[in-house]
Amino acid sequence: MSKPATIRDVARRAGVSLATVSRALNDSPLVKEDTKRRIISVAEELDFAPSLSARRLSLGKTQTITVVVSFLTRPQAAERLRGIDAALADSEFDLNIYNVETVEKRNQYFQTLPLRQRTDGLLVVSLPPSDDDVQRLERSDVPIVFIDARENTATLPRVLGDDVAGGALATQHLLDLGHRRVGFVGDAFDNPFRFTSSRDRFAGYTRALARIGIQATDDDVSLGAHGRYEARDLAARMLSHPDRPTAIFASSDTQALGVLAAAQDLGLHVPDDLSVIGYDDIEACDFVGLTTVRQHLFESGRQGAQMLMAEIAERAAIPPAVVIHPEIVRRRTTAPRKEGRGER
Amino acid sequence: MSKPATIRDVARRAGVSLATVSRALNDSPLVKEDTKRRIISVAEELDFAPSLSARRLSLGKTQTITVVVSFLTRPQAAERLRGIDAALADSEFDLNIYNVETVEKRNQYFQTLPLRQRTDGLLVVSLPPSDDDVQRLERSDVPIVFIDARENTATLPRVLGDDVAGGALATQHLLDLGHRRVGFVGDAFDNPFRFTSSRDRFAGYTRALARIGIQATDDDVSLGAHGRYEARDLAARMLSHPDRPTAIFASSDTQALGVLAAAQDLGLHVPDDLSVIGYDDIEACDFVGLTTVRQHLFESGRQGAQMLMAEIAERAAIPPAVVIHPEIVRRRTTAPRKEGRGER
DNA sequence: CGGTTTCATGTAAGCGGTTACATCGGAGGT
DNA sequence: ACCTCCGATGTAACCGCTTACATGAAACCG
Repeated sequence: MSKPATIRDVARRAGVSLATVSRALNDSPLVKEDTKRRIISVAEELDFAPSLSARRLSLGKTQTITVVVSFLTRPQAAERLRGIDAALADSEFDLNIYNVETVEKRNQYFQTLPLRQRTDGLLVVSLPPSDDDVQRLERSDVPIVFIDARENTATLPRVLGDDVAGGALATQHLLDLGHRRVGFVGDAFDNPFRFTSSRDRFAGYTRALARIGIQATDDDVSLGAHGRYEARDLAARMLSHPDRPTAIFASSDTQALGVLAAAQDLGLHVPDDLSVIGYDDIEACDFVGLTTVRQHLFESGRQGAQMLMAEIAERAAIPPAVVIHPEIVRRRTTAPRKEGRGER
Repeated sequence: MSKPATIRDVARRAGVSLATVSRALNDSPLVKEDTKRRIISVAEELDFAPSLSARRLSLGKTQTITVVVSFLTRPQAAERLRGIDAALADSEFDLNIYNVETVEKRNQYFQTLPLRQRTDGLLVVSLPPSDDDVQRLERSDVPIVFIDARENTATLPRVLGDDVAGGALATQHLLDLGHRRVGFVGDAFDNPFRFTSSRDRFAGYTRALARIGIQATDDDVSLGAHGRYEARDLAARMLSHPDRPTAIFASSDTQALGVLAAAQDLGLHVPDDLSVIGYDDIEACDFVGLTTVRQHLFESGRQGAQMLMAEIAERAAIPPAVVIHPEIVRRRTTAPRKEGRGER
């Protein structure tokens, strides 16, 4: 295998000029059908493939979309990525990925990535920008779309799930089943990444309760670091109280799984003694039978990517925003409240 | 925001030549410390960032590594990707991702992606190439590493888990617990993607049985399409037999979860009535308590990426091959065989 | 039949970097 | 004081493609 053939080699071999080859390969109407065919056959003969770098330099586009995603391995992230990939698969764009698992990495990427020279557009998944970042982004002219990042992104194009509505939905589901003492297990409100979903879902929770005149007590709300084991501990404390809730809304499925573990530890039967609902509809829900709130993850990725491509094609005056509505997926961990259980 | 600054602008403003700026920015020792500092400060002032396309064209490298991965959303894939990302994070390489969920896509990518003009190296995850692909790859000079693809890759650099050993390990674990009737639930051996892991794990299974003079009967082996529900049905059939196995080895965790569901449906208690072991150690194992065989997924991704970078730096004469050894992760779905249960 | 279009193709100037080679001022040697 | 050599910088070619503009031949027109 010698050096790869260039457009020059093709030109020479086909007995035409450089420019004609370029035009022929880009299917320009300026080239006679005849020569076009001849050039193409020569190109194949030589195993010619255009250099992307050269093409990009000349075109002044990178033909690349960069995705910055937090915690690639969380099931939500992977599913969103799939949506993005699907939207980009038949486009001219390549997909560049950066994974973020620390705040430092996030900052590093926010500083170095949003450059016209690097990418045609940026898709940021589940990572709210800092104030500084926003300023820089607004000054720079790189098209950008945020997916699942509410904080600080109001002036920027974004795709969001309606976490408040979802939280209300989940809580309402429990209320509809007759529960009146509903616990909440969620993330600590301030976290290094400034994720707000747990806070928003909590807002939905209080709103749903307020609608029927209930006010959540401190005893029924516990917050901590994200994670299954952390949630199990939080739930265990809440549930060992004699005057315990008969239902718990966990602000993520991961946490709901922790709640289920706590219930099991305490000998509580789900859903008879305790109803549990989660959020996200990750794959595990299906085999545990966890009732949850589904976000349309694939869809959010797909739409985000499409918005971005539209923005690259023509900058919109008003940053578009799309809200994706959540829905309840009912499985086996929620049931009508039984008299005489829980609340004495 | 006007046009981004080029190296020329920096040169003009700093009162030096183009070349000096380039050298200064690449930290060449040829430039006096003084001027270097001056140039760098001017560059910052102008918000200068080099055009990657130009740099790449000039250097004749793409500084890009392409990953083709099958079923991005499977937990194994995401975890391997994380390993790859980790290895690449501090390198000069960008990470390009292509997701494959159909055989057509696979073929398309295998034809268009392995081009020097597109990428410096290719990492293929869980996708065995066809004979034609192999030929093409061997003729082309694109560095490539296969991860988790045994079929057809013997002459190419690759990272493999030892599925035969893993299958034997899992089976041996069950035998050690006293089980003598051990069922196997796995993928149909021929599938459009030519995945071989299930077949290899099965080979380990028969080998372990053979070692103590047991021969697997057809009744104890059922194969079908990959998936939890499919596995549940397969297991249900196997388990409703009066003369049923007391333990089942499923060739993936996903399928093991299906086996667990079948056991539950039939009122069999795990692990008292039935031991179950899976393969992969996906996240769900932890909260279901599934005993399984761990593959070092992150590690396989990391090592694959490192091999690839080494190969890009200097082509090796002999294609390197790394085998990653699996290990048992014991949880709550396997237990010593109880007398009087199962096998009458 | 000369002049104007039109169509197909060629010529050459970028795109924004890197780098081999040329240049030049001054330090070091004798 | 002259030559050599070296370190710092400049000049210009090149990477492989796109495309504005130039060119030339054929087609069209009165």
